[in-house]
Amino acid sequence: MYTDQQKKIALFAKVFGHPARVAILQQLFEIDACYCGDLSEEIGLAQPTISQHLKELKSVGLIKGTVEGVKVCYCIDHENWTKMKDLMHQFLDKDIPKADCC
Amino acid sequence: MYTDQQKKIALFAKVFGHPARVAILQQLFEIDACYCGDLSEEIGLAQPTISQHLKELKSVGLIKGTVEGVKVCYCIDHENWTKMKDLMHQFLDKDIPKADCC
DNA sequence: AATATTAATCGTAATATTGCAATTAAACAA
DNA sequence: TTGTTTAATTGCAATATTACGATTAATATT
Repeated sequence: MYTDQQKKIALFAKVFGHPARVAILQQLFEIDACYCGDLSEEIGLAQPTISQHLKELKSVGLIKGTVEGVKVCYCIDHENWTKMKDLMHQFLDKDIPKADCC
Repeated sequence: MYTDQQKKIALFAKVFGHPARVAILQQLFEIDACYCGDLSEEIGLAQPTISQHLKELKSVGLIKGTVEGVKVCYCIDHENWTKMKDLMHQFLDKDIPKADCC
């Protein structure tokens, strides 16, 4: 029904389709690594809600989490982030600006 | 709760978060302009379903439609597409690849 | 005027998403 | 061992999304 590329683009875009997940990623850009509890406080959503969003980000490979004692340290998976970025650029930068037809 | 930028990014991303809408946009890149019925046939979804997806794409300003007799011609709104692209690049290209922290 | 064509809208069923309270699990500290 | 801290999981309610058949609206054709 759809190409693999279309499905992949949609999958990543869907993950970015909620402001909480955008906020989480931007926070991880800023401070490089972060604990779930800190994100919960920073963003203003309950801990289980943040945990759920982190799970989704992890499921598409954009972040990883490492257990550090009682906490879990989350950060961007740079390798996968780059791959995702290439894919999104392929899609976003495809169009050649022309006069609008209608 | 969220910044305007975060909300805008999420809004656009959400629209890209379904393969049918990705397919519609790619089709509009290819053939520059298209009718609803042609998209329905090309993509393989019922006409009302395509019409609904077109409505969503139009509601965020990424496409426009002009009535041409009994048909409606759809195409990319290049001005808004460029603006959206800038916003998405701001977000996607923000990260500076470092050693993964965890 | 009557018919045909195309797209939008309506109504509805099935499914997915979101958010949180309550609980559980895991690791540490006393 | 007992308590403490942090994050994951569960269960559930509210809402949103998706798809499509049926219908309506608008324009063109005969």
